[in-house]
Amino acid sequence: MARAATTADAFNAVAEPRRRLILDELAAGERSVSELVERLELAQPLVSKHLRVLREVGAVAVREDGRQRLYSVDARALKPIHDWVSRYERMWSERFEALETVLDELKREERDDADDDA
Amino acid sequence: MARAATTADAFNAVAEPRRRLILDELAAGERSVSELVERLELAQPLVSKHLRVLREVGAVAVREDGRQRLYSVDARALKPIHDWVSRYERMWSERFEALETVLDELKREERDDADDDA
DNA sequence: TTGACATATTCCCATATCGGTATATGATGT
DNA sequence: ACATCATATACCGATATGGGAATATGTCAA
Repeated sequence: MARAATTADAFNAVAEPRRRLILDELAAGERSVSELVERLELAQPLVSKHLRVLREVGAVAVREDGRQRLYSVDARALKPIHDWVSRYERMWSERFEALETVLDELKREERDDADDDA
Repeated sequence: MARAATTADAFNAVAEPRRRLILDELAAGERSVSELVERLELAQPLVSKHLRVLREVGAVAVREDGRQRLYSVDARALKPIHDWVSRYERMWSERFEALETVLDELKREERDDADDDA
C-alpha cells in the first residue's frame, strides 16, 4: 500500500503547504481561480488541482459566476484537525501550568497563614 | 517533484492516521515500542518506522531504558498545526455567532421595551 | 559465549503524489 | 460561427510512500 490519498481526509489535504496558502487566501473572502493564480504565483493547472483536492474533502465551496468559478472556505472541514490537535494544547504550555501550580500553592499557603492569624 | 516527505513537517507527519493513534497513546504517558505494538495491534517494524517519522519532526522523544526504548510526546511540535487551524475556528462556529448576534439584538429590544415602560 | 528479547533497519512492491505541458470544456462577445 | 477568456482535465516523469518479510543491532541473563 502507498500513502493515503490526499483526498482521504482534511489532515492529508492540508499537509500540502500550497493548499494551506490557498485556504489562507480564501479566508479573506471569495476568490476566482485566476485571482488565486495571480496572488499565489502558481501555475493555473496547479491551482485547479489543489482546489479539487480541497473540494473533495469539503474544505472549499464553489460558486459559478459566468466563466469564473468563485471559491470560498468551508472551515467546518477543518474542525476535526482542530479537535484533535487541541487535545495537545495543554502540553506545550506545560511550563505555564507548572507555574500555575506553584502559584496556587503559594496562594493556599497565604490563605492558611491568614487562617492561622484569625 | 513528488509529494513532500512525511518528515518535512508536523503537518505531513500527522496526516497518517496511525501516527496520530501513536501520539494519542503516548499522550497518556511514556510507552515502550512493544507496549505500542500490543495496544495498537500493529506490526513491530511498522511501529518503529512510524516512530522514526514522529521523531524526525520532533513530535516524540525517546529515552533508553535497558533494551527498551521509552517514547513520549513532545507536543510543541504540534503547535504550528494548532496555530494554523485555530485561525479558522471562528468560521465553523459562525452560525453560533450569528445566533448570538440575533439573541443580543432580542435582548437589546427587550431592554429598550423595558426602558419605554419605565 | 550463547541464547532470548527489544528495537531498528533494509529490501521489496504497488500506489499516489506534485508539477509541467498540452489539451479539453465551457461561457462570453462579436 | 468564431475567437477569446476562464477553468478543468489528461498525460507524463520523478519521487516517496506504507506495509510485509527478513535481517541487523543492541541488551540482558545464565
